[in-house]
Amino acid sequence: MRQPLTDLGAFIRDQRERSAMSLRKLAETAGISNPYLSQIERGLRHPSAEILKSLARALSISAETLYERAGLLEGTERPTVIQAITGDDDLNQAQKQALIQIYTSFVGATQEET
Amino acid sequence: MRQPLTDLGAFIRDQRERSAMSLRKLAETAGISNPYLSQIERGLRHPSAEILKSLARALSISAETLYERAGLLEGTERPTVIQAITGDDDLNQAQKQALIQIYTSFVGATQEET
DNA sequence: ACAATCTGCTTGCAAATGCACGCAGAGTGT
DNA sequence: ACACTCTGCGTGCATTTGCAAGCAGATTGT
Repeated sequence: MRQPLTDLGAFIRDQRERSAMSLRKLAETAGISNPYLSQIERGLRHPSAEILKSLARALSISAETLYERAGLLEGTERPTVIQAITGDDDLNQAQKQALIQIYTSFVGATQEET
Repeated sequence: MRQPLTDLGAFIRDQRERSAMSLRKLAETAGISNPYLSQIERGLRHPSAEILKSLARALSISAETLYERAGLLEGTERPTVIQAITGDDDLNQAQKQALIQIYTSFVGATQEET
């Protein structure tokens, strides 16, 4: 009895479209076949962790994110980008402000989620 | 061609014996069959992430540990800023690359490859 | 000695993964 | 109109996962 993988496929498709990649392109970059990716995005198949890892790399998101989405990992608090920047000892104050400004301009001011 | 799962099975067996559990007992608590666990411990099978998660629970270790052992997750050795960026769902691929490039130019970092 | 019960392992077998091949629709260009 | 290319999806098949049933050795009790 597998759990319905609620929205894993939809999430992957969303990430793919956000990157403006075609299904075939993502499949090729991830090294999987395009019919299989199609089935994954529609929730018809239950991709293995290896496939998820490849997809995560191709989508430039962390494997943790996909595993959590697939219910294979509990939600572990990952440091947000801003937290990581402010806590980085190799950056001076001006550099931190610059990075944060760029980041917030990318994602917009509000970043509430789940 | 799958990678030989170097020592995943040996690691699991080690953890099990450290807990003084029999193979059958661990299999039962993890909710998998004992022949299959036997094959996993000897490296003959390539357990799915779901099985690994169940085993991690039964062994009272984190799923991350087993996933890393199985080569499904990178160790957390990357700089946290890059990790946070790549794990951010609100950024597309181009934005991530831009941010990472800026960050690495700031810290003059070594860009490690996969 | 014999049975009972543990240990882990071997063996087919149903079900799922993941893929090669092919199909129809939507542009785009000539 | 026609060819060409790209989009995503349907289908049949080799390979693998994961399990039910059973096997041989070790330990224990009676």
